[in-house]
Amino acid sequence: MNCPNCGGDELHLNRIKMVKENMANEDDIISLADFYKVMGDATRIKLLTALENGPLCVSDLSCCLNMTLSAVSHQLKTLKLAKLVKANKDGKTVYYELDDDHIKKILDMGLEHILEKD
Amino acid sequence: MNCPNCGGDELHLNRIKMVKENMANEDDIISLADFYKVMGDATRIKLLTALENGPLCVSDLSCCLNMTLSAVSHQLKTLKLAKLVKANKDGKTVYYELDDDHIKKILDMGLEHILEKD
DNA sequence: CCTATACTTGAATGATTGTTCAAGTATTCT
DNA sequence: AGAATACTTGAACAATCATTCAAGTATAGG
Repeated sequence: MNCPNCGGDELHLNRIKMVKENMANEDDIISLADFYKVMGDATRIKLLTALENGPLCVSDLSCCLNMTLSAVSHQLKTLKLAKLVKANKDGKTVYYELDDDHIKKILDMGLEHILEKD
Repeated sequence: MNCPNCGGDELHLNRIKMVKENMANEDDIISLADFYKVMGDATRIKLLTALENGPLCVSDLSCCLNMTLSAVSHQLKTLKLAKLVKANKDGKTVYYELDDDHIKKILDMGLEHILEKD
């Protein structure tokens, strides 16, 4: 029996079969891709790194990033939905902070990687 | 002197100043965002995880992922440009593999994160 | 040289996404 | 109750992106 795609032999087929069997399930792959997708925007990276030093309110974030309140609020919503940040309301003011230490770690590792390459 | 954005006091202004000064430079932020952007697609995650076990040719990848050769080739190009995979030509066949162990580590850490949340 | 194989590439298309703008809610203060 | 502050939200628009389709290379074998 040969590979219907490239005509490879039995050993070759076993390799393909192994890869297919070991592949993570579709839902996990989509979750993982969605997680990285949220990290894959310069504005959101800026927001996350700004929050590395502790909580900030929306106005301060928009001030730090030189962006409109609306744009910042939209992106914070995206980050919150993806559980990268969490919000804390105090009167009229909403303070955002990183959801957990994991996020900081992942940010730092990514930065290490891109500085190492190139 | 008060914050022009939200009218905060001196201490508050210092905090904003600190965040602005500690912010990574624009180029690094864009590189980091671009790196995550490349990871932020289910097809590319599948390709990367398929390659975790070792090199595979384009036909085999398209077979493993049930995708057209063209679609796979386009995404491999994206991955190669971002230095997540590298190619190795042997006759007519091109074998792709992960660029380095770092990629596998980042993939695994991301998966760990999304499995932990939810 | 000619055919077949194993890709690669460019244009086209439909879908997704980031920002803006204008309006909305929630909370505080007088 | 009315005005001001601190956001949030929905629609709209331009830009980006993943896949397909129809070509185009590059290499091997007869």
